[in-house]
Amino acid sequence: VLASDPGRLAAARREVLRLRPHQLIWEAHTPINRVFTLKEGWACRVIQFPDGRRQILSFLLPGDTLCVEAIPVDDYRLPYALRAITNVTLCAFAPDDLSEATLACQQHRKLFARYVLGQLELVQGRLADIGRRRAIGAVAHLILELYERLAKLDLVEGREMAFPLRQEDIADALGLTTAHVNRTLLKLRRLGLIEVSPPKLRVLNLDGLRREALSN
Amino acid sequence: VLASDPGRLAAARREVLRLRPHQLIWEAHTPINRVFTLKEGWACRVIQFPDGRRQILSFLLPGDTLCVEAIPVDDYRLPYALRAITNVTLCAFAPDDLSEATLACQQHRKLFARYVLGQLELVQGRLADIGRRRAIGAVAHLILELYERLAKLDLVEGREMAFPLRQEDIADALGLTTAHVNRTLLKLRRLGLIEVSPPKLRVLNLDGLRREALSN
DNA sequence: CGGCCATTTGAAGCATGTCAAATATCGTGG
DNA sequence: CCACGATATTTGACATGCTTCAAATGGCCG
Repeated sequence: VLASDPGRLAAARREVLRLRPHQLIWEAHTPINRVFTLKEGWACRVIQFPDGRRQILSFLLPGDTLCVEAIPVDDYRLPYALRAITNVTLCAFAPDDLSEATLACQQHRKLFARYVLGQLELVQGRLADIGRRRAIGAVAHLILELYERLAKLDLVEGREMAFPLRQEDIADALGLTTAHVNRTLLKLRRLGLIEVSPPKLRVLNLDGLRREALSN
Repeated sequence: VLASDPGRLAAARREVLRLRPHQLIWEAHTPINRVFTLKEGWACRVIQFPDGRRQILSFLLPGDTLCVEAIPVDDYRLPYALRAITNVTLCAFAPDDLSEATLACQQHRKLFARYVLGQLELVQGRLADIGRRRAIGAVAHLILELYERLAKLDLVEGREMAFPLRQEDIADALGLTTAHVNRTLLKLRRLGLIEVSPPKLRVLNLDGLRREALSN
């Protein structure tokens, strides 16, 4: 999103942050005064329940923007937390600088809106996954989503992509248990659809995977 | 959202629509050229699967805006359909008129953003419902969400509110079957938390309902 | 009154959860 | 470079929440 005007962007940058896997990037329910872009690594937006249960809302890939909410609304409190999945490099910006840079002209405003709507689509797609698909369809669909997002970033080579998610992460994103995610991944491997050699995943049969994602 | 400048709004209004229960307001995947406000009645945003399964993304109550996506993005195709739940009265606007009215000044832009973020929160809350709550917690939570939204609109009297949802609607919102929704509502009634006399619902024990929504 | 639609209820099956233990993997320090 | 501990994956047996399918009941509107 924010890549539309590199010059002005660089001027607005405040700090560069590096975090390790599983570290908290931003706590839930605390006012945000920074916007971040994810330069390297994966992260996620996650709701924590008091008793330890987690629900991952969406995964964030390189180039994604975190805390976009801070741009239009002052002192917005995120209803979720942000966590690193891998090692992560973040660029931090002051929302005010960005709101000038991104909202000043019509064109930037549209880019911004398109980005937010894209994120909304992701979450809604996840809703349909959890609500109306069996475990195997949901897992297949999640892999496809990540595959296609990474392909757009040119991060897929020969149908092989980085896949740093633990089975626990997949479970928390899809409302399953790690045990069942394990069995489901096994089934996808047995079907010859994917091949996992951590931290890489290769899609062996793209159409088959798509079929599995839609069926039942 | 759009209520911030009644005069200009009235000037932008194009048509008033009336629809009956279950009628389609806007088909999925077709470009949108209108923005609507829901004047009377309930509606929902819903994903239809080829095989008949449905996933309701969110419920829309009086005062809500439909197709906000058309304001910043031309020819946006909704990834979901819009359906009336009750009799419905809609006011239609041309996006261009609104983008002037709502995006011209800083203040209106913020209102717009705040509204989109609110909708996003709803969907994300629903995600947590489906993913990490038992049926009873999810149903309790949904009732609470609607109760609180209606209360803000001053549409709750003596803890009684309109409740035009069929059990099938609840099921499609929460990823359950009608049979199980029925048993779950029965359980909530037996617990003395709610009382249903269609199309009304009375909350008998607000704290108890909240406890049920969080527990387990 | 009759037909349609929604709710209610039952019995049986299955997908997924739960709990626990064994195995594999990885990062780290010796 | 190896050994260790911590963490993640894999697997099993069993429990259960939810689904499926079907039929009965109830409410509403023409």
